Amino acid sequence: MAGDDEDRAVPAGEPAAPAAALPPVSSLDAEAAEAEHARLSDEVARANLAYYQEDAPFISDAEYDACKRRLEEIEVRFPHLAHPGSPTEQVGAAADTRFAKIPHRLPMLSLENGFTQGDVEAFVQRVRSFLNLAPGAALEITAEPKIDGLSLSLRYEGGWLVQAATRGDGAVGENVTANARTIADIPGQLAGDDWPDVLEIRGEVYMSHVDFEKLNQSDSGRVFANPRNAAAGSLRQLDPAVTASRPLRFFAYAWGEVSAPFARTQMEAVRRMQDFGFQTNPLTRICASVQDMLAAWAEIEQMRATLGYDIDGVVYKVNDLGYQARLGMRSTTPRWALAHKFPAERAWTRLEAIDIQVGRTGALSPVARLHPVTVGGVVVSNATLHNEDYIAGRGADGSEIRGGKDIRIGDWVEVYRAGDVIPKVADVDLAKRPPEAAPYAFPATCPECGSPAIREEGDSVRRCTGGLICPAQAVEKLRHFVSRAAFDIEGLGAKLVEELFRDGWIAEPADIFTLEDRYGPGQPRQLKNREGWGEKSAASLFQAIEKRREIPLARLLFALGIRHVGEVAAQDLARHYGSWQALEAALDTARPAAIAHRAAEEAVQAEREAAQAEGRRARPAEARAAALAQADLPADAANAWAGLIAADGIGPVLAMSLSDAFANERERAAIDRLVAHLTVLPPEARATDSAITGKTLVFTGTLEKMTRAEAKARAEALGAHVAGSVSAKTDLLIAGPGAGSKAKKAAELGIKVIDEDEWLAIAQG
DNA sequence: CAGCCTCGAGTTCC
DNA sequence: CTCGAGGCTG
Repeated sequence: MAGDDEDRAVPAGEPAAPAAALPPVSSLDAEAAEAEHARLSDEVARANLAYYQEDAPFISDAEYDACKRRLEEIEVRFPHLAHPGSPTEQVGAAADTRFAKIPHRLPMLSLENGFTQGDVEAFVQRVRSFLNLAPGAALEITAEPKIDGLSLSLRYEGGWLVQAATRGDGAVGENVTANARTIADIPGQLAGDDWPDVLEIRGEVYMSHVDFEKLNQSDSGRVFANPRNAAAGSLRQLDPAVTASRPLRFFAYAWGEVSAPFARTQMEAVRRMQDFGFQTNPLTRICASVQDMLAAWAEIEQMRATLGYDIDGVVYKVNDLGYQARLGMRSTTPRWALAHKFPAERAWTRLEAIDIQVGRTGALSPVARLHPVTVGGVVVSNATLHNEDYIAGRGADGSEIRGGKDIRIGDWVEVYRAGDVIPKVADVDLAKRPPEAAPYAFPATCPECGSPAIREEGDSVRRCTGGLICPAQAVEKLRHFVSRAAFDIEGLGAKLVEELFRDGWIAEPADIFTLEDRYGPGQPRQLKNREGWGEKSAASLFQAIEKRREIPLARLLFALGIRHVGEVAAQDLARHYGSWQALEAALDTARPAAIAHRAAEEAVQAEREAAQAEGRRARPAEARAAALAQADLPADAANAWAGLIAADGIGPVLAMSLSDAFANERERAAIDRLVAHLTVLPPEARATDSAITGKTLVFTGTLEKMTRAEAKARAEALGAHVAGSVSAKTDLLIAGPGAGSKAKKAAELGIKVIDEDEWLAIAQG
């Protein structure tokens, strides 16, 4: 599953018979076919078992696919061999359905990462200013080692373990209850009797170094790359007996849903978790200052080698749980915690080639092909090179990257895994540079379609201008279209759309919804006859596509893959307009305004250049106003544009990009063809019910009991929009002392105004 | 207008 | 996960 960074160990083993050496299927007689069918079925079944249960595949994916294809061919020619138990009938590899999905009642968070002393100082400062603490006021922060394992959420009801779920993507995890029950550190029943009736304990499953070595030396023939992979592989076993035989351990450090509070501070919570019968990390401590935190970090790093288990940093948390609640969440991380990572491991290797990939928006991304090298327990053979400037070692403004050293093919380069995941090139050894190595010439044309690749002013990436003509862009757009946050059609993943695109079955999103008409029952060419497909799998894909003809507006908008319109902007737009028709109409009406605004921006640019040439001060605002006046916009266009910009989170750049997409003939036609097949669902109303849900709020003046940031976060949690200035759309103004023009304007517009105490009453509710 | 925060886009491992 | 850039705030 994507997002799951569990790796599988590949043991030495007897390889599958090479498919190439086999005679053509057409030459087989019935007897030989049956024998081979049986052999291949067995092979595939064994491979499945190894892959899914043992976490130790003995054949490569390619070999596995070859086996399955060969089986298909045989079954096409000798249909009597196809039976319900045949591996070919078990379509789409059961990878995602091995464990039941469990939605987390409270999301399992990830943490913000920091690497430097400055990051730690900034974290503490941010917390202090958010809470509006006086400079001298005490602020306790806990520090604990960050265990390098995999996180697990354990749900207890009435003191009994009822469910264990992996983190998954943070919102939905996998049910591994049976396996969790076999781990000695995880109590099946809580100790004592003083626990909340519902209690979700969260922590880290890990394996100690000693146990890891023992496991790898056992005669199972399986070799795991590192303890983390071993722990992950052991926990995700179909057979709990296998998990039970693996020496897994567990540290508790956090919690999810709780029916009643059980502590007032983080440290107290840790002690309570011990009372409940959990192991907690003995190095956890309280810090009173940034100096304390850095000292704790340094001390824990010193102990790293002798701890006996892997850690990759130190986690800091605001100790007071009341403060934690006030600080709340950003989009994916809590404001009250920071993971202070240890420096990443590095390794030197040779850069063998530089390839250029073309993305969905046409961005040309250079990728380093490296001589394989082990970095932090993982073999790395590719690394990102970001962009043209990164390779050149110098930014557009002349600033130096890596001390100005450029990267050349043939160079010795130092590689590390940023955030322990993405391989990056950190340095170049000029002393080892081959004399014939030349500076890398970044292509000026798209390597996929040959169109010019242009770098716009102020942009760091070069983009292919081919648009939908470029096959790379077209296929990346399709992959995006079927991605999880977009249409998410079951059984139609990135790999399959790519294949269907290559074969000319799907050229654009609309084609997905006519797939059955063109390749379904009764057609000359049919999906069920494709390699690896059958009657059942084809029918279920068509059914999954049918289901997605009804699509929420936000998903549709995101799926279109318009530059700058991501998941959040799509949500904002959907909520702002409420329907596809309203959005489409607004964009069409606003088009002249978009054109005028672009012209105005160009006029501003020209004015800046002219001013510089003439040595006078630029007057951008006047140039813009003049250009707009000259355009003589119809009022409805100006209004529609203003309405678009007024949407929360939508600025001129995004609005322009959206407008361009809808005005581009080719793109618009493709969108219209798609939407003709769909029923677009309006955005759901927010579930929260509070006096301010769905309302637009403006804060002004000084807030004395809460900071601005805190008030905004709280209001948004209650389903309100927080705007910066008062307009006709404003529903409520919260005015503290010193409120000025905004309060006056609100009064003119007849908008309700409340003071901070009234606001606090709402915020608490 | 500058600085902060969040979002979008691209990428690696398999 | 990170970088760059867009949008908002002060």
